[in-house]
Formats: sequence, C-alpha cells, structure tokens
Amino acid sequence: MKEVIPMDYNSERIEKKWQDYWYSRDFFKAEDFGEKPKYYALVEFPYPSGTGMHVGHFRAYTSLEVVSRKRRMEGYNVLFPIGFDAFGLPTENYAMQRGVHPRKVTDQNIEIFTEQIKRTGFSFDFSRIVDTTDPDYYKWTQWIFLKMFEHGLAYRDKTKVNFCPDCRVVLSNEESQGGVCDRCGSTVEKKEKDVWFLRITKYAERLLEGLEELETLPRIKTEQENWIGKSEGAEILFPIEGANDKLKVFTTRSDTLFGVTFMVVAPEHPVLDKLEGKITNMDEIRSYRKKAEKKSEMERADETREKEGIRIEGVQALHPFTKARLPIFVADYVMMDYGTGAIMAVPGHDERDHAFAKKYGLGIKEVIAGGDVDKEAYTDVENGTLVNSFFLDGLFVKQAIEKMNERLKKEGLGGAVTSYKMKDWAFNRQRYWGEPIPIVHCEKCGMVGVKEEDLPIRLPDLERFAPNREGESPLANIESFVETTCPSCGGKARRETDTMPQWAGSSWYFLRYIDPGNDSELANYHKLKYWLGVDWYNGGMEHVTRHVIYSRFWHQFLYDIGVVPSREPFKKRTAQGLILGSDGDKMSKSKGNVVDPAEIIDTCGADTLRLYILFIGDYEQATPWNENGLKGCRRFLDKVWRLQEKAHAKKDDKEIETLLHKTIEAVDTDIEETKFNTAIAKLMTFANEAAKSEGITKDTFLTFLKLLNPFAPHIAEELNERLGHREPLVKSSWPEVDERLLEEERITIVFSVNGKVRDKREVQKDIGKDELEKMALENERVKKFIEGKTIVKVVVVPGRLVNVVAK
RNA sequence: GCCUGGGUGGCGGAAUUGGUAGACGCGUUGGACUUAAAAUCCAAUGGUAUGUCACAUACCGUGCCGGUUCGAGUCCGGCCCUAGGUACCA
Repeated sequence: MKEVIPMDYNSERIEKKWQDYWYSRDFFKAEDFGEKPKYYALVEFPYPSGTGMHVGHFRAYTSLEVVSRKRRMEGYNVLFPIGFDAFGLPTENYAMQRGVHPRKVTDQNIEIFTEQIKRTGFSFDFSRIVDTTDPDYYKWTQWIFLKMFEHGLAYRDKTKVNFCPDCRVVLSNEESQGGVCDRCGSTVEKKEKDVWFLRITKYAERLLEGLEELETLPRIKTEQENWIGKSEGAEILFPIEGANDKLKVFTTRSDTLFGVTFMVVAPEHPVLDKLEGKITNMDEIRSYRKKAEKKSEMERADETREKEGIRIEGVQALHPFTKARLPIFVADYVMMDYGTGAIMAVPGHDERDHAFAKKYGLGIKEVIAGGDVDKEAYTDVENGTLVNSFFLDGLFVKQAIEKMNERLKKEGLGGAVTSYKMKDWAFNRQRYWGEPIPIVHCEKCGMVGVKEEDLPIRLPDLERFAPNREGESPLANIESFVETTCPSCGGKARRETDTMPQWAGSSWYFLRYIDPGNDSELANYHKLKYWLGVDWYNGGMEHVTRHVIYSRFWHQFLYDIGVVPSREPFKKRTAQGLILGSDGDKMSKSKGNVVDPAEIIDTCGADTLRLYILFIGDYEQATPWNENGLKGCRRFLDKVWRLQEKAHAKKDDKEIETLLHKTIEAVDTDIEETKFNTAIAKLMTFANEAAKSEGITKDTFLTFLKLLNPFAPHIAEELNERLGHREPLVKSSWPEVDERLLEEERITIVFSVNGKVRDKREVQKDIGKDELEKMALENERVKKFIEGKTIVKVVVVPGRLVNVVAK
C-alpha cells in the first residue's frame, strides 16, 4: 500500500472486511488436544430474548474477548465459546400471548443474537454453539437428572408455593409481591404441592471447601459462604410434659442452656398438629398460622419489627437437666426451614429473646456474668464467663459450649451439629418451555427413572401453552405424552409433567462446549481433561451466588460419578457491573432508556462500542451509559487512524520509547486485573503523546497496534496491513516489556510540613535518606512554614517524600 | 430486615493499597486554522478568599459524625444514601 494520504477512517467498511477475513478462515476455532497450552475463557451464555442483545451482554463479553485475543497473541490454544440459554418464561409467555411456538421464537432470536455477535467482531468459536433447548443438548441435562435421581439426590417432597387461582400457575416471590399476582392482580394463595428437590445440602460442606480453589474477589467468596451459611451449634431435645414427643431445637449457644426461660416454634412446626388434642387454644394458633402464611420470608425475618407470638396453652416443655417447666410460644420469626424450626429462648443473652420476654413478661435468667440482663441482653462471647449453670460455672463461653455438647451427647439429649442456611433446591416448574423431568409414575413401582436409551424425553408439540386447572404443567393436557409404560414393570404409568427450571441447562453448559456434537456421552472424558477447568469465567454480579453454586454442585456430582475429571469447574470468576440508562436508572422499556447496541455499531462502529463499553467505568461497578463518552472513544480511534501519518520516523524519541514500554506494562497488567478502563486510558495517553511528537517508528506503531488489537481489532488489523505487514495481528505475538526502559533515573520528591505539601524537587533516584532530609530542611518553602516552630521530627520515605513535623 | 458492594470536580471515573487527590474521557471557556461551519490542534478548567489579578498566595475539599497516625479517599467505630442478592426472574 503506497497511499500518501490515508483515506478517512471508514469503520463500517473496515469492520466488514476483517470480520469476513477472520470468520472465513476459522481463526478462532479451538483445537482439541492442541499442542499449545490451553486457555478456556468462558462468559455466561445469554438468554436470547426478543429484543436482541443488550449493552450488558457486550460488557460481559468484551472483557473476556479482550483476554482471549490477548491469550492467542501470547501463544495459547484458546477456547472461547458461546451458546444460548434458551428455555425460560419470557419466551413461553410470548408464545402464549401471540400463539407462536416457543421453538420458532427461540430460533429467530438466536439468529438475531448470532448476527449481532458477529457484527461486533467477537472471537468466539462459532463451531461449538450450544442451545439448551436442542433435544441433543437437553438429552444430557435429563441424563444428569436421572443420575442424580439414581443417587438419591433428586426427591419429591411437599412444600408451600405461591399460587394464583386465576392464572392457575405457581408464582415466584418476584411475581407475587405483596401477595398479589403480577399478571392478573388477584390474591395469591399458598398451596401445598409435591415438588422436586435436588439435595444440594448434601454438598454444602464441599461447596464451601471448594471455594478455596476459586480465584475471585473476596466478596464473591463471602457471598457464597453466606449463602451456604454454615453454622456450628448443637441440637438439644426438650421433653414435652405429658407427651412422648420431644421438641428438638437448634442453637449455636448451647452454653446458655441453663438460661432458657421459654421456647419458640415456627408456625409450620408439626408438633402443633401432633399435640392438637392437648393444646387448649388451638383456634387462636390456627388463625395465627394463617396470618403467618401470608407473610413473606423477608417480612418474617425483619429484625426491626416487634416480635409477636402466641403462647401455647395446655402444653409445656421441660428443661432437659433441671426439669423446669418452660412455656412454648408460636412465633413467625422462627423459620421452619432453618435449623429445626424450634428454638430455646435465652432472653438474658439474646437480643430478640430479650425483647420477646419483656413483651410477654417472661423470666430472664443470667447465665453469663458481666452485664445487667434485666436491662439488656448481654452478648459478649469473648470475655463472658458462665454462672448459675452447675457444671459450666466459671468457664468461658467457648469452653462451655464444648463441655455442654459433650454432656448432651453422653446423656442422649442431643449434641453438636452443623447447620446450613442453604436449602435444598426446588427443581421443577409447571411450565412447557423447559426440559421434561425424565421420571415415570407407576402405580406399582412408584417413581421410576426412564431408561437412558429412551432419552431425550422430547417436548411434545403444543398449540396451547396455558397450564391446566390444577396448576399443572401444560404437558399434563397431552395424553400422548402422559400415558406411557413403566420402564421397570412394563405396566401402565404416567409421565412426570413438570419441567426443569432454567437453572438446569446452565448448570453444565460449559462442559458441552468442550464436545458439543457428542451423542454417546455428555462430553468425551479426554477432551474434558484437556480443556478443564475453566481458566476464567465472567458473568453478572447477580449470578455469583446461585448460578455459580448450582453449577459447582452439578460439577462436583459429575466428578463423584466419574464423568468429569476435575473437582471444581472454575479456576477464576469475575463479575461485571450493570450498565444503567443515561438517567442512572436500570434500563427498561417502560422507562424508555434502553440503548440498542446494534444502533451504536451502525453509527460509530463495533470498535468504538467495544472500547467504550470497557472505558465506561470500573468494570465491577454499575455505571450509567453516556453518549458523549462514546464520542470520545470514536475520537480516539480517529486519532489512532491519523497516527499512520506519523509512523515514518527513523528513530523514536527517548520519551516515546519509555512511554511505549510503560504502556505495554500497564495495559498488560490492567487487562489481567479487569481494569480495562485504565488500560484504555493508557492507550489514549500514548496516542496523545505520539500525535504530538515529530514522528514515531513503524515498529513502535506496530507495538501500539498490538496493544490496541484486543480492544479494537478491526482498525488495528487495517492499520497493520497499511503499515505493509503481511502477517495479520490475529496471528501476531503480544509485545514484551523492556524492563530497562522502565527504570527512571530522576524522581520527584515531595516536601511537606505537618502533612501538607509545600514543595517538590526532582532528584536522583538513589539519593540517600540523610541527604533528602537535609534538602528538605534547607528548602526555602519548607523553612517558611516551620519558621518560629520547633522541629519535632522528620519522616523520610525514600522515593516519595519528606515530612517535617513542627510545632 | 439480612448478606455483599458502592458514595471522589459540572459528568463517567483515576489514585502505585497509609505518602503529590482528581490520570484518561466527556462537558465548558478562550485561542489557532477556515469566507463560514464541521473536523482538527493549542491552552485553561475542584471550591473559596486575598493581593501587586495573564500572576501569586492562603485556606477548604473524597456521603455525614467521631477516632488512630508525622500523614487518611485509603485503616477503625457509628450513621445516611444507593446498587446487587435474598431461594419458582434469569
């Protein structure tokens, strides 16, 4: 190319050109068992909604797109796949409203998404696309479920669900806020239903342990730990007077057992039904139960509200050691699904219990010395020592807990247990657009898993997607689907008609990318061994607890049954923040603040969008969209385009050379630390300096283009070609830093008096401490500010500052 | 309510993790170029006050109140606001 005057930067033409070039030559295809070191970069696959891609998707993908392009330049065999999490409610609702089959809607949406992804120049391996709604895919989702069922990890149990009597559907908490159905406004009922659960609690401890191997922000770990909610405590059995039943409580403070003055059970506690005959105020309790049922868990857990309860008349518990009679209350601040659904109340040393005791005039007993328990609960567990507690007297809390737990065990009254806040995973929906649960109900054999060779259990074609009158899935209406034979005895049987939640397909999709076409196993073991674990997994902040825990659980199970070779699926997890509308609100159609990325590509180009989406702010933080910031990124690329006119110098200035290597170093580390915004800022700084200079060498410009390439690959490739290079950047190598150029000989030292900066001086780097102190004290400006004061001390921090403290 | 983040100029955000607050971008103002505009380039840009007012100086300034330290945006305690999660939204 010998153009003297470069053409204007025509992003549209350039982007089309290079996308065709890359995609037609399969540059981004990952090679199974390739010889280069492997790198698996994973982004959360999208739900292909009808509105096309959201700018949030771009923020989520561009980060690892940059990393993937950088890794290829660094010599890795990169697997950077994409797919679609396409089961789910919105599609089904759309289908119900418009009468279009979800399959058709999904296929259309996937096509739109794929086109948009390609127009952005993302370097995904498109030969590995997975779609969770494809029977070849969900066959394996069902297969995993079957294996869990075989291993006793999938079971049915009764639970209360939100049910809308008008829409005849089970609703999520989100859909039934304030006890009102989201769609029709009628009052939501609680309905008891048989639902499927996955026994994730069995993996609680391992899910906790596995976090040690996960490289991630501490906060992401903490959030998962809190979700699992491990707490070490004890179970204690309290006999019930005049009954054979015992009340089992969970407590983390078994040391305070002698301070118990009453008991509290959850409104749902089965003991209430069992003792129905003895309880004299059952009517009152029943109406309290009804009231509690209407409240959300959040309302019930509200610690600021006044705790209320009902005293159970006619029944009392007995203290396991002293045999003292203890009144029992029903109160909705005790939850049935945490611990045992019953607590022992120690008002002397628990704030909630204290408030409750005051309200109902119950006794308060001091068992830990140090406070005034009549006034407030005394909760110091570090220094408190036990009193009024027989064999525990004089012990510290920690010792007392240990001793009490041993004693409880010895006497058959309970003992140490570990409890988890995490609940088993409700794993079914009464919907059409999900994976059918591969179970058959046989009158003789009960619940039987279908035979593996009969998988997948395909979704039948439907024309109507509304649930039936009982709130069962629409599949229940299809006789040809429901009626089947028992895989075990061959007799008449009915298929399970519930489907799986959307979490199912997304719990293992990253395994399928490794071997997407396999029809004899979910993925080949050797291929899994080559590619796993996922080196870097990025997704939404909103997924760091549930989705990540769920998929780790599935992975651990698959490891246990020998299907996958690694205990943990992910090595590193990051999370991007939300992009808000330019008004600072969450983007939503109703607010009219939605930004359409396709439009941005049309007007500014994909490279500009890619740059801006990362330059917009701190990657982990939510940030508003700003049209002007976008303009700035386009201007930057225009400037880069014009730099080609400068790239004819024979030799670089020393400053440019140093700056280039500083830039290499900074861009490199910033990318690895997800500080994409500052990486781009440093590229801008370099471009500004280069533009101001007399000229830069072609080599320097090439190095700069290589740094820019992961962010804005189209323009970088084009300029690289214009420089006369045959080798495209997609095949080139990542620049290396020349450490020698980074060392500066002269540095700026700050002189301050009482912490306030008063002067600065440039000095040799290796100047001595004493000399620095001398310089500071002789400095005119420093002198001015210490005049009339006595010097108390001088703090010298070599390489940074001298602070003179004077009074 | 509970768990986890965040709060820094007019705006988005930087700050080597206790050591020069405000990098980079936007916006604004002034200037250059132009018949003109756009584009581009150059310069200024946290606030207040004072003076000898194109310059200089001082004080204040990182949500609020308090603390630790020679020194705090950064650490500690309390509070306010805000975002995500809270188990059938994904």
